[in-house]
Amino acid sequence: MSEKQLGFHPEHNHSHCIEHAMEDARAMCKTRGLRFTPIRELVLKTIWQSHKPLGAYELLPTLAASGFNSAPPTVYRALEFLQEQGLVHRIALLNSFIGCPHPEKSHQGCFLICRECNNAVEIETQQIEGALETQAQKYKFIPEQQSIEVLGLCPNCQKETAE
Amino acid sequence: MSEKQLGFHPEHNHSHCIEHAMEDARAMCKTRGLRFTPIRELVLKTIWQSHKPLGAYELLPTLAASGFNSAPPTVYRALEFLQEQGLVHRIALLNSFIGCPHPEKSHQGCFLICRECNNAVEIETQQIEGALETQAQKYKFIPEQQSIEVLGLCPNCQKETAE
DNA sequence: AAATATTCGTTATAATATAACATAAAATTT
DNA sequence: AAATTTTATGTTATATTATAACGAATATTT
Repeated sequence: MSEKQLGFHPEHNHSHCIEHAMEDARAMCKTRGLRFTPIRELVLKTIWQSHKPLGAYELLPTLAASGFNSAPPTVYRALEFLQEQGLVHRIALLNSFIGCPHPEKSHQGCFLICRECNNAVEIETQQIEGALETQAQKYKFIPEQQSIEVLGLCPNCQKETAE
Repeated sequence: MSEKQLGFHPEHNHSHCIEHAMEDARAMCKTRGLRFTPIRELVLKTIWQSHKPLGAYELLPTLAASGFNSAPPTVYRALEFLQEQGLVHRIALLNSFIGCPHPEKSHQGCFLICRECNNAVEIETQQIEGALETQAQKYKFIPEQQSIEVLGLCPNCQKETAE
């Protein structure tokens, strides 16, 4: 498996990070008294196996291969559950879904997404959220949910484009 | 016409702001040597007549009413043109489009969108962009296009929800 | 075990967006 | 001005993304 472009970090140990994410999810569901069913587990794992955001329909073959029903509602239900629990984020610009690296604390993601290779990384949002908060107050607007997505070129694809 | 919730600003003179936006667009196209065709003009005007983001399919009846072809490609082409010229922004979270109040300087929008009444306002982004820039550099990522959208409750709908 | 709530299977369809090609209109070149 | 080229539009078909609705199955609670 090529790990070259995962999260813009060539060196990162991906199978380890998947295992970690799955353990986290399992534990969290237990704590919250929720069911981490086989379908939900498989969907989350499939999403984690790619650092690229995956579309809902891209998940269907995996479900089918494991003998589950693979009609759209199945995967959308799993995705809805995972989003509610903060285990995955939806990338609105790409109509796709990506695993959240730190689902413990409730938050909205903020993503850098490469327009070439589609890899995406979730970044820190403290300053950004602060700035947004200030603006919101100015308009007496109560923020509830935010979507911050930046398309551009990741380090790997900058090199390739330059060649 | 109820102007109560436009842009969260009850007092604002909407018909004036539409006229202004249309003049701007006409002038800009002239400067750039581009054609501000009847379809493009009608689409932009229709979008401006609502401060709520409009979906592509919501624009079709207006086109039909004016005797134009009203198949989806017609409106998507116009929207593509208007977006390229910075005259409208696409709101990814809502799959919809809204007029840009200051298309002169090239920029990406940043929106506060009410989940109740759907009104949206475009806000200042200087601080936010600064914060994003800092993060991007950390990842050696070159930002090209950004989408910053905040869902929540506007001042008007806060009152109504409280009642 | 019965009752209840939750999840899943299944069919159908809604909502959003684009491909592909023909026609027409405008701008440019000759 | 006619011919050529470019740009915009008309038209048909279809791809992509997402949800509604309802019944069956499974798990949880009583």
